Amino acid sequence: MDTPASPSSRDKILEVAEALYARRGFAGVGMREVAEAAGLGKSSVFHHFRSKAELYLAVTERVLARIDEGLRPALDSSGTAAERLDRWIDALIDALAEHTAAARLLLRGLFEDDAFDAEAYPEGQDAERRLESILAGITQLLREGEQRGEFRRTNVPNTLQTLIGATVYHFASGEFGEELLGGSLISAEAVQRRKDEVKAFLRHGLSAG
Amino acid sequence: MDTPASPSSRDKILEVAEALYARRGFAGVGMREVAEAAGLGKSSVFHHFRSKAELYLAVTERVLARIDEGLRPALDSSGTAAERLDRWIDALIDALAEHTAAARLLLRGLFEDDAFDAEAYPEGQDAERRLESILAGITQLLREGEQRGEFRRTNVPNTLQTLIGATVYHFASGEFGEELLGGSLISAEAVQRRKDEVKAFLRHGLSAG
DNA sequence: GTCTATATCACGATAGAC
DNA sequence: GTCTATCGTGATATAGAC
Repeated sequence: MDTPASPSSRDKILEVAEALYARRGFAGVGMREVAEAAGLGKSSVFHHFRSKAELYLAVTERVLARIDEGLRPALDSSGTAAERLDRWIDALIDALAEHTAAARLLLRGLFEDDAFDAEAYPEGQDAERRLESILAGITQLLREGEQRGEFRRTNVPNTLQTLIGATVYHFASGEFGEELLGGSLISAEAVQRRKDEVKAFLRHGLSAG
Repeated sequence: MDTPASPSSRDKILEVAEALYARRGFAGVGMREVAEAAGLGKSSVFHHFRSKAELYLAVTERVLARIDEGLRPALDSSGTAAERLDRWIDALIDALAEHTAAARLLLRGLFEDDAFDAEAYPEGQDAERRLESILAGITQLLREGEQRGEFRRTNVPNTLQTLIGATVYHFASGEFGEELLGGSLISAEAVQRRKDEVKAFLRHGLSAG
């Protein structure tokens, strides 16, 4: 659990693979490309990861773990459900804006049919468990808000889907999103505006007044 | 512009390729697989489409054209901006629910860096123009609603991103979305609930009362 | 318009030297 | 832990018969 000054080759591979898979997906990136980006030979990558699927799952698990841990403080904080939800959204948007590769990778995980054999790749279950942890946290918060009468009664999974779209999709949208916004998605101002918009939407929707 | 009773081979290829690309993306689907799904030899596919990129762009353009045309009536209808927005959302959700492959393909187009050379593949501009048409329609509607005082003043592109997330992402989310909802995404009831949720969100957000 | 056959290349993965 | 060399396979794409 120590943190070396210069990253190990393994970490370097995970780092460059995250960026590559985020842009073009599992099938779109070859092990040769990962190796070259990491400054290694292809065989060295296979030394650290037995197969391409194992590398992909390791990258995914790392991304989800980072996000999961970044969200925990907001859930564990005190205050009304609405206040905690605001903090949770701030934390999620900060995490996604800081690593837009994570946003894309997460989005891919949510809508692509990965279809990695669960028996052959037990690492996939680690990633799945991380995702479930994230979802369980926010689900509980939304339910609590409803029970306390702070939120209107919604279909919670439907609300969750809306929330994912408003955050994960937004920061995954890359080139298109920047063209639409007419500027950076991740500048300090754009991130702050996005936080404000998402939170305002959750409170008031589009209604005037 | 006629509509033959049995689809031409070209249409058959477009049809099966749409489903395949939606699930596994451009890089994840080979021309051999497309050919087999269409009941043809590989070379026959290359007869109809010069390259894999050309096929992919043709599939994308077809999907966007279908959606664009399905949305036009809602935009051209009469009533307040809020009423037209409700109709637009109904039409979009109907289109996405009817062809979830389109939802996935559209989502891919929005967040993946396609990076098809614009000079080598002028067909890509057709797809881009269709997308711009869709966006221009809804953008104008949102602006009108603001000017009439029906909607609060928002950053319109930000609102658009929220709307895309709430609709396109939702119906693209496939297995994950169904696991989350605990049932079909596209059953009549689920579609109706989604429409209601999205419209309620736009009107009232999460606020109680 | 569809086919068989083929050219060329990149892929994932392994063997084995250092 | 990294490398070169290689295996076997499947990719995109083309040539040319029917």
